[in-house]
Amino acid sequence: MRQSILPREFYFRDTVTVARELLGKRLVRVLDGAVLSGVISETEAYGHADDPASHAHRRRTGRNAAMFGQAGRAYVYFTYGMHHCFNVVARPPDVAAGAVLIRGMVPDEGIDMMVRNRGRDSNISDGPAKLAQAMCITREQYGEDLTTYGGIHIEDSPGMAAGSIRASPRVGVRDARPWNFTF
DNA sequence: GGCGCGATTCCCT
DNA sequence: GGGAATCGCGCCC
Repeated sequence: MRQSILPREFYFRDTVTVARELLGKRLVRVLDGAVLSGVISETEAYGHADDPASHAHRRRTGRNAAMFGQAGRAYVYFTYGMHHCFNVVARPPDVAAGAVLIRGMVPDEGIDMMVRNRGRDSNISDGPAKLAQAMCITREQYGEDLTTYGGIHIEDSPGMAAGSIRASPRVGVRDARPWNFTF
């Protein structure tokens, strides 16, 4: 039985809070009626002008426009000439931009299809680009609404107790803020 | 209009 | 632990 989809209000809050609360939630991809899903295990928060590591640190551009858009939509970027990374737009109403990078999940439904998408049977969703590849997320999902059923959405779950969440410095950026979350 | 590099991954030593 | 793959974007000339 499917759980309820997280509503837009969930994402219209402080980006770091949303990053913490996404741990344990279920990321679901519906492809031609098939369901792929996994439990989110690693997230990272990215802010606006005060966050030099964020794509939205400087002005709004064609690439980062989604980070300035409606909370609860997808921000997908292409990097290193070959990888896609999937983010959820999350920000309080008084902050212009923000997003949560989904860096890892524990695969559950549709594992066979994820294995085919990845071309290997281990380490299929334990990194941002691996997860995007396993879930068939590309530029085509840029700006997609995550609060409706039929493409990508995130389902509610009890989430993680605050005491079991570990905060670490974000991966691959020169900034000491402990905005990487795992459990 | 050109140049440098990245919120990464994989494979080899 | 180190280097290659590979290209769109952002910034500067």
